[in-house]
Amino acid sequence: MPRGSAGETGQARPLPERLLGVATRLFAENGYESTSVQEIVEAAGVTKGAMYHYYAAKDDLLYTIYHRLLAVQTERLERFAGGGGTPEERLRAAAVDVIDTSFTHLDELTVFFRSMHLLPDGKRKSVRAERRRYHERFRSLVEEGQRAGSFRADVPADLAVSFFFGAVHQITTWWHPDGPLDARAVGRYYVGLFLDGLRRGGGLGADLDGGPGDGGLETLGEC
Amino acid sequence: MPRGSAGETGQARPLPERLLGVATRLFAENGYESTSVQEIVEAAGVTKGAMYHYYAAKDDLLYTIYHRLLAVQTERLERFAGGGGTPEERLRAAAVDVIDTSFTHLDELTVFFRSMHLLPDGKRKSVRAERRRYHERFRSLVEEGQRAGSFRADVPADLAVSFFFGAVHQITTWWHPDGPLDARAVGRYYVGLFLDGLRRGGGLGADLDGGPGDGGLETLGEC
Amino acid sequence: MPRGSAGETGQARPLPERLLGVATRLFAENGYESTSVQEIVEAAGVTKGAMYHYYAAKDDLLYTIYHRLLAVQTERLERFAGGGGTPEERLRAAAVDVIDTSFTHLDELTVFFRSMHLLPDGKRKSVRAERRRYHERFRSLVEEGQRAGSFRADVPADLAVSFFFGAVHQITTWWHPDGPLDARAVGRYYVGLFLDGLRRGGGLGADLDGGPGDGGLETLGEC
Amino acid sequence: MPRGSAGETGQARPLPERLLGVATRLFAENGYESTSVQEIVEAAGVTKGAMYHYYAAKDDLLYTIYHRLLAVQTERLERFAGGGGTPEERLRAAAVDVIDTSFTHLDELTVFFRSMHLLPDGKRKSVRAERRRYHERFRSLVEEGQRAGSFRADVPADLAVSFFFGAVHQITTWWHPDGPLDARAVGRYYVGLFLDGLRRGGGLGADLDGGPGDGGLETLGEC
DNA sequence: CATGAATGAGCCTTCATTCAT
DNA sequence: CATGAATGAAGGCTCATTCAT
Repeated sequence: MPRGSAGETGQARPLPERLLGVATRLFAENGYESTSVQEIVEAAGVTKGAMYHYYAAKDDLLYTIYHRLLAVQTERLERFAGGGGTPEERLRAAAVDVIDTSFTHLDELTVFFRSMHLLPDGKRKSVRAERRRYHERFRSLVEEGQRAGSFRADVPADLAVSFFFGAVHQITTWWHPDGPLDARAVGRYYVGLFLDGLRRGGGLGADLDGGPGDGGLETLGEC
Repeated sequence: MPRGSAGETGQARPLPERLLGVATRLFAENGYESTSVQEIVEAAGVTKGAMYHYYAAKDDLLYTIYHRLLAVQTERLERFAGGGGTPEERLRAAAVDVIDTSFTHLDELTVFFRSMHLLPDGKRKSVRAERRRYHERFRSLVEEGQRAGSFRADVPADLAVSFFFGAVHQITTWWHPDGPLDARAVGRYYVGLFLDGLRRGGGLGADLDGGPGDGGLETLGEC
Repeated sequence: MPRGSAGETGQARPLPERLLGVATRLFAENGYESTSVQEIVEAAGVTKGAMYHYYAAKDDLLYTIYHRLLAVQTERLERFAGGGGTPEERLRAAAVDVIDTSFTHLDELTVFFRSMHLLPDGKRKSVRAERRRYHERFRSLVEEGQRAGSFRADVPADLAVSFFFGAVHQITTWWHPDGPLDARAVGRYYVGLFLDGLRRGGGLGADLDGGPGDGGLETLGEC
Repeated sequence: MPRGSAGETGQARPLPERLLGVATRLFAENGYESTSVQEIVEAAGVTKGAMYHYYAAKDDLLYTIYHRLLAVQTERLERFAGGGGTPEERLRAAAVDVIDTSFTHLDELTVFFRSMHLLPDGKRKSVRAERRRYHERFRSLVEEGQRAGSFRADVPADLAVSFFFGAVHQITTWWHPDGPLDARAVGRYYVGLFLDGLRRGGGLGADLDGGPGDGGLETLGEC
């Protein structure tokens, strides 16, 4: 039986994919630094040499995980953002999809927010740039809605997006498939809370008058 | 000059405190796994032996960081939750304070969500239990408001809390003191978005009818 | 020059063997606890990583030393015990061989009785079990002779074996190749003293009458 | 309550004695190198400073254990060797006493043969010299018997003593108070086996003729 | 006499990565 | 393409001992 095509695990995915899948799971379970290359290749049924043939370094696996996740999310966001309907309808669809995607990529998301800081500088910058583009595309949807008058304009769009994304990205820290709420329910509640909070006429309360204007978020921080 | 009271760094705090402060900063900057005990003790101006005199292991520093942060937050929450005023007023005050505290403990928070999974089992369970108690105290505030009719009852209080906490806890991934928004502004916006989303009459949209009832979240997951 | 086959020391044995030999000598000379892994690998002309490639831990070297010694002794005992001749002849041959083997494995024996207690529980139990089987095989030879009437029956066979093995195993504490007695001489004298003491008709003396009967030794203790 | 006189353990022995007793037990149980000074002082209910007040170093405890044991044994041997009766009677009495003493100082003996090599050079030489004197005194008893014609002369007295002492000193590796043989029984059997092996007329067998003469053992080895 | 904070040297072990085969 | 032996650089931790109090 040829190595790299099926292997002891019986999976038919090509070796690079299999390694990535195994690594994602192990990183999510035990942490990036607590997972040795040895464990990864053993779980994939190959040897180290095989892994280094496809990935130049351990952090290449990490980078690839991030890169793919962001590519998937960006591609889907484009589709929903560019679809038909009112800005609110499109934002809702996009927001629902963000959560859906998050639930189907929980491991990737877990690894993302736990271990991004472990990437070497170059790769970390690259990931951050991708993530910013994604953030900005989502923000532009909110801005559209604000201009159209569907959403309150007294909250910086940037901030609203960070607020929503923050809530979504932390799902990995508390949600569990055996819990009382299934993924779809969480998604609908979260989108509801977000959009209602954003709806015009909310009014943040008197003490918010004179809050800072719509200053764009220049930096997304260090991740 | 007495050892352990000031040392080369000129700080007057006792050594255990100084080590904790130094470790918190380094963990936040470079990650727990990428920070060696050697770096910590060098930054504190002592030797390894001195550190191990006070902390039995490197992860004891991590645990202490978490434990103290949670103790501070719990103590403050009790104060705000038990104060006077309507449930909404108390929830608002508590929420504002959560964000305030988060901003003054950004490093601790950063370390918390990045590295909690690196704690050994026993300590992780202990931290998780403390965190759950904190979550539940906050949730009970929301439930009070729901019973009083100020907040929508069609969203599980547990979920609303997770939503808000998620957004807040992710602040460390994007906020930067040099950015356009100062801490207070972020706090007011976030609290506004949260409370408006929670306000009665929002209506999550037609597709939410028949969503899961007000089932409490039994588990808070693995963190 | 291929790595691992000869190395700087010029020896042609494979690395695992070379490491074991070096470790045995150093453990015997300086003690297990006083010998660092660094010293072992330096003496073998490799780096630590190379050693840990073959031995999972320092105590694996210790265990392997014991295990091999016992395997050699057991195998030889089987041969002598199962040979032809009267029980006394076979016991004599076996006893002579025990001493011969001890002299050709003095370092191993030295390490054995000094450091067995440093093995982790599992490994120590395993070694002890092997040693007990060896003891019992030897004991059955003595019992054969007792039944045949060649040996006195008023001494428990177990005890006689412990007596002889004790004397032999302590050789490492006083014998030195430069001393006045060569290995063969010691062997013949020891075997003579043992067999004459065991011979029928000795009589342990009046005060031994009424001593405990032939109760077998149930346990061999902790080693 | 004054420290050092009774302490938390309630014993009335002076502190130096208590420390020695605790150390002996711990060394026998866990090994010298695996027992930390911290454990010793904790078990004795004092602090490190107190211990270093009485013992200059950890190996001073070890040395003292050996020194005392040898002093006790030497003193007793003098008494029995210098008593009345035939050489055989005196040797028997001395041999019985050696075993008695060994059984009442099992821990000391265990530590002795496991850890003597860990003493620094000077102390080790000193202990070895004491031990040699003891050996020689015992040997002279055997030689007396040989000259008197009670013991065979075809075995070097030195070797016979090493043989007997070897058997006795290994008792710690197999004897256990819960085993089927009590201490007295072991003693009588051992002395019987030894003296019968030594008795005139044994005859080591034809193959021993021409064995080495009565060359004295020059060195007692490294221990 | 006794304390206990601090030192400093060293120990065992891990692990990403390389490279001859 | 793939192997796996070997490297080399750290890393966390232990511990006997000292010394100011």
